[in-house]
Amino acid sequence: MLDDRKIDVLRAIVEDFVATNEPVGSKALVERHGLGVSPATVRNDMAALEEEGYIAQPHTSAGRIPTEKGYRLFVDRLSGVKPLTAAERRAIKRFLDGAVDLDDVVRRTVRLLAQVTRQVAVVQYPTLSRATVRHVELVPLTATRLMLVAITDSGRVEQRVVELPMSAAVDAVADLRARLNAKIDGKRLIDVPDLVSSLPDEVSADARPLATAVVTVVLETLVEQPEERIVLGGTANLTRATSDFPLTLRPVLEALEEQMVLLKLFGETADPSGLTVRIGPENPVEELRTTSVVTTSYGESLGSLGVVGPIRMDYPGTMAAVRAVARYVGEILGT
Amino acid sequence: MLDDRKIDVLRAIVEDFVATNEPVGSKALVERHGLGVSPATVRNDMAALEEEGYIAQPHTSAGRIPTEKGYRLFVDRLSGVKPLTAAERRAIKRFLDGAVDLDDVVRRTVRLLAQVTRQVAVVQYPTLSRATVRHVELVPLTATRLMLVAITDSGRVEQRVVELPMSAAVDAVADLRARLNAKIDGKRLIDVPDLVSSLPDEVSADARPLATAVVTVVLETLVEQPEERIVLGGTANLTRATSDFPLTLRPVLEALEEQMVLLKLFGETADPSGLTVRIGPENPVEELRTTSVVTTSYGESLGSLGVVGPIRMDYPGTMAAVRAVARYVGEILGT
DNA sequence: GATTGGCACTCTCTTCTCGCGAGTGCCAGG
DNA sequence: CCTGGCACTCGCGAGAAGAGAGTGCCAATC
Repeated sequence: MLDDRKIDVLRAIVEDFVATNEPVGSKALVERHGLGVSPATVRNDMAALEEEGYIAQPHTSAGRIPTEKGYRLFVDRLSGVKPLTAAERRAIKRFLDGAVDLDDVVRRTVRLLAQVTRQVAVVQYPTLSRATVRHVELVPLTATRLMLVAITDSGRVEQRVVELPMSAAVDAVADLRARLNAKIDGKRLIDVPDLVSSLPDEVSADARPLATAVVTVVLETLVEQPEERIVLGGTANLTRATSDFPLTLRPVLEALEEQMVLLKLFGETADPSGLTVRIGPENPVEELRTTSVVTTSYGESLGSLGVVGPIRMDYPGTMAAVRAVARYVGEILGT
Repeated sequence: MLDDRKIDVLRAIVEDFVATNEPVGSKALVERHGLGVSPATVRNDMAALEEEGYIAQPHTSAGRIPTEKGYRLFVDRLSGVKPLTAAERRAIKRFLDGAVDLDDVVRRTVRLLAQVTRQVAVVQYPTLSRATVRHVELVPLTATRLMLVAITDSGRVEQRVVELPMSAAVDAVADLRARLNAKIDGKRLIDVPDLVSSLPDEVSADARPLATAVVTVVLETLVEQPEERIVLGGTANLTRATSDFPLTLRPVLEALEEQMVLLKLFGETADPSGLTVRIGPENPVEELRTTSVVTTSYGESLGSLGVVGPIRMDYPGTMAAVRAVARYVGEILGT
């Protein structure tokens, strides 16, 4: 049904349309790509492709544009993502190597990804779930308030204020801190609940309310609410995309400001090649049905990152960039 | 030169234009506002106002729109910002009271401000400069890497990885940690440099490289680079503003993604009333000359917050909202 | 002297028409 | 199965014309 040449034609249509943003006709196709056949032949192929739903024409007498199905086939048949140039690789490395801490790594990654792909970049903080606890600190703020600071080996620091039911003695806090660290230092986050649940029973009766309050917050902070932070950048690139603006741009921007929506983007990032490409309506998020999303995970399933762009997107280039950035970020955070 | 009625006319023009986004003519003016005079009279006044540069007409035969100078006069002559309704106040309070930690306060504030003003909200983290150190922690990550965590009384937590020139013994680190806390715990950040500079000399020779490295990073983290973090939200509201889009929207979005630019926005937020209003070209940032910015500080000069919106902005409403939010944030963080 | 009604004038914006051109579908011949 | 030719379809941009909103100015009025 779809011989090789038809695939070639589809590929050519996608490439041209992505480059020019204009419906592409049979004549222009044979000129710009060395197809070695006449326009009429291409027209026949295009009719077949349209029949199958891979391309469509906006008006009766205009060129063809790819449909979502067409993009999907294009992406699936992609021999391989085109590698970045050496210069690009160096730039990525140089850009990320300057980071001083985790926040900085994430910030730089977002920026880099947005610049390289010229699209909206989305980067998730390394997840806590497979991290181990490096240290827990309790700092008295006032008589009835503590600050809990938890450091994980992924370089992430979580902080939280603990409101106490009663004022606590300094040495009681110190004691609790020591016990807490003895129990969970070096342990995996998943195991924390089991380890700390018995803690209130092990301290003296008058320190029990304190211990209970702290344990509650520890669980909230580290386990119950692993609060996957996600950072966004390059929204200015959205203006680059389409032409019929205000209507389509607003809902996308609004959706991207929702943490929940961003989380969904990384929902099931499980793909053999490691790259997930969601084209238009394939998208899990209603409001982003007008966009395409390319994501991947980095590190040993530490977290995910990706970009959001127009359906009419340079998929090979974007996929290469996302993969390359993810690789470097994984290296840096894996150290 | 400008009698009371002319001022009234200007006010009416500004209000109508802000509401409709269309040039306002003499007839519509007398209808919508009870001016008690005829359109012809208003026309005379408008001619005078135009002569003085407060209003202009886009084309020869259209209504008038305010100039920047007109907006400026309008804002300056504002009797007072119109108070929020009780419901709005309650909403603000309810929204902010649920915050669990500093990050959360800031996030909620941005969101709230964006929603209430329907514009782009900008919130600066509480500055470190007048904070005091609450606690400093050193956590070994590997043999040659430490994580430095500094907690201040403003609820802010700074973290930074310290690369050591050599591997450090655990007890050397513990010793250093104790010395460090003894020196700067409870002290003001401004005083930290003096307090820690002598520290490397006080430890044993073999711990000196360690101490030097740590002290360097402490200074970087807390003093040299007080890295004023700024959070942004509600960019989707930008699409609400103008009509000639892609051209004007892009540079603004790009500018807003620059931390440096945002910092400049809060440059000299010193105004008797506490509210700074920068209209169009008054703006210190080149790229934001097409916008107006309303900022104020919160808390006892803890930080600043504000919104960025179109020059054609509901100034009274925006000013009221910014002030109200700043007040509540100040209260919360001041506790 | 300020205010008002009247009136001619100026533009912009919308709608309409119309030709151009790009691109197609189909057919007959290689 | 490919190719050249040809009639056909529409979207798009350029003018043209009409409508409407608003102005500026002048003479009359309070």
